Amino acid sequence: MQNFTKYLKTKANIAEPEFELLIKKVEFRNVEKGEVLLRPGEVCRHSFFVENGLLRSYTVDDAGKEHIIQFGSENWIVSDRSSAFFNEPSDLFIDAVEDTRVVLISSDFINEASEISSSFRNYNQIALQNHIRHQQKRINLLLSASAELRYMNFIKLYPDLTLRVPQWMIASYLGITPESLSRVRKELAHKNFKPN
Amino acid sequence: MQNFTKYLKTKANIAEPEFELLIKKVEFRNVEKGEVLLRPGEVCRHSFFVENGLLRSYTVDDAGKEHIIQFGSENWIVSDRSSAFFNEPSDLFIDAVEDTRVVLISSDFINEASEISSSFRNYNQIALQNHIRHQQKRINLLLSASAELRYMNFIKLYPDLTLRVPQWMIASYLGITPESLSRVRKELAHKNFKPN
DNA sequence: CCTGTGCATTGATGTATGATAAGTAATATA
DNA sequence: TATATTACTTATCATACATCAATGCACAGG
Repeated sequence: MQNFTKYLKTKANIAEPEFELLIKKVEFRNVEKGEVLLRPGEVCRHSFFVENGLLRSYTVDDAGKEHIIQFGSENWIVSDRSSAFFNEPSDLFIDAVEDTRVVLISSDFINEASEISSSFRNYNQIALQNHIRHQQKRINLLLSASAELRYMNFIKLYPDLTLRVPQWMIASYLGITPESLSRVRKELAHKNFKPN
Repeated sequence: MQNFTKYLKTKANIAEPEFELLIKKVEFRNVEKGEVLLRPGEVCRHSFFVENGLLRSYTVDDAGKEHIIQFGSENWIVSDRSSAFFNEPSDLFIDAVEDTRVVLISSDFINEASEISSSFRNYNQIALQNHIRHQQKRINLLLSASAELRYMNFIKLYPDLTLRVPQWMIASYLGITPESLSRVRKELAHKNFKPN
């Protein structure tokens, strides 16, 4: 069974007849590594459910540097929620870190699903709250923790991503340079061989 | 008319009969400057609507340093959403920066209001989405901008808070020390007297 | 009126991380 | 297989910001 099907049936608890109705409203698509799904200035018309593979969203500053806002692997939704919800132009890029199969979810889909199913509405609510919780933790880390601590936290939270994602992207997510991350890793390696 | 009344009637678009029903479910309370409304480890049972005055939420790290997550002045809601929604112990302090009059909003209130009124449900949804947008902008700034830029952004976004809040709290919100903020301000003053 | 307490400023010094540059390793492309 | 690109590391130097300590205010309470 596809991940998206599982998502609707199990997580969002949508029953068979509604499921048949809803599944027609979404579109599946294969995205090649490096392909861009959203650019700054565009309105984010779709949220992307990751069937398999890996997406990321990021900004590019005046100096041309990328700053990664979010990674999304299997079963995650990547989107610019503000842009999609408020119909505003986005500040973000979204592209594929690996070859990825995605499900395109329109705002209409979400609205319809919410009307059809109270458990979908409920699940969507939980997803929003989770997003907020997650962002708040990240803000707190950025305010309070050193590069090393932030990296250790990343490893613990996303052991899978630590392996799949190139280091310079992790650095970008952490708000440091690839060189700094390299140093941090060296430090950590030393510490692990000579504990204390 | 009270701010909270305006909030329900105008913003959330609640009609008179429902309003009468709902207003009974909330509690008003005066909070003295410095009084603590939530501590880490407690579950956040109430969201605090600020009638007038000023609240803040913050964490305290192992070294005893405070890191301000949010300010909330008139018409804002301060809460630990994760804790309140998921019934989990909070990581945050919430206390009053000024003498403050708050409205205590329980999770039950929100659930009931959502059932009674679709426009309240809708407004609540907008509030969540706004929260996410706001946090995302902050994450992006923390990833990409210098202390100076972050401070300029703060001034532009919260000119009122810039005046009401002691500098060391602004520094804490920005993720720098009070000393650094003092220097940033000095720099900016120079630049303004000698443009270019 | 003095005096304590909290906040802002300033200076001296330290340190984590950035910038730049170069080298090596890994991967893709021809 | 050869060659070009991209990723990671290492070294040096530069800098933004932190830390520590001292001083100056303002304002509150005796």
